[in-house]
Amino acid sequence: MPELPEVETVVRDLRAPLVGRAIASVLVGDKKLRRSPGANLEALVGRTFHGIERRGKWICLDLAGPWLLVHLGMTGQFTFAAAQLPREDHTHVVFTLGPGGEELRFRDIRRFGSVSLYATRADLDAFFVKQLLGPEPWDLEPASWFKRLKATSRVLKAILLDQRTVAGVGNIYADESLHVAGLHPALPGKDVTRAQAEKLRLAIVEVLEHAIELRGSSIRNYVGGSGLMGKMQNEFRVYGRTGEPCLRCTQPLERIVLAGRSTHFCPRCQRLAKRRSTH
DNA sequence: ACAGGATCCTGGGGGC
DNA sequence: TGCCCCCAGGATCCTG
Repeated sequence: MPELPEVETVVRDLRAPLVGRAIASVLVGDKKLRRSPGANLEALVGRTFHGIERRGKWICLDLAGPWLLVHLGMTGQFTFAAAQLPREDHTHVVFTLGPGGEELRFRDIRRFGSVSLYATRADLDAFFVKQLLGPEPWDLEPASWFKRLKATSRVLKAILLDQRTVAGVGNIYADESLHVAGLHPALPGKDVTRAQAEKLRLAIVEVLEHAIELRGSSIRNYVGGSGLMGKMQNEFRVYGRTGEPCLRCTQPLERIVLAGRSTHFCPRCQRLAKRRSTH
């Protein structure tokens, strides 16, 4: 679920309440999360949160020494809550914070998310290197981005979903960015022009920055770190709007499946082949 | 190298 | 009410 803007919102929400707070106790549920490589979270009691950062869709928590790494998967929620607020179903990890007793809670209905522990910052960085995690969208260098697109016959939608090319884009913002750029999601990377590549790069940045301003998109399960919903879902140009008119040209939007994911686009504004004159 | 499918999970919604 | 099927902001693994 959560893509870069949602994860960024969670991180921003959690920073103020969390930084400087010590872990008084840790509760871990029985159910397995997707990747928790022997994370002995109980060993974190007594540690203090020194900082919280985002990298792609990953949440990195600095515990002055060890780092906690959290991925929200499709339905993960990472929230700061008063202790008396009832814990919802599917809450898998709870950090109680001293001295107030508030809680940092990890909830994840489908359990595609993960909570793992790294002994040092270097170990965390090594993990990202091993993942070949791509740059943040705003760090994309135009020339290397273009080169990267030209190097593959994969379709743009698949390239955008691949975290190795650019980190943080998921199904919603891939579709939204392609619409802003006026590019067909099934256009092979090798076929883009330099101008199109640049248009797409700028569209990604624009779409994600706007989504961050709106605290991300709350459809189904997403909430920010404070439990507040996002507003970006009200401004989707194509995502989930199959059959509805394109906001730019009124043509009914279409839905296809690419890279195994539902893909929304305007058949008129986002043409595959070059537009041919009709007379 | 890539597409496509299955897999990990739970729940909501629609059709009957 | 229940059942069955499809769908879902992610990512990985396997096959062809």
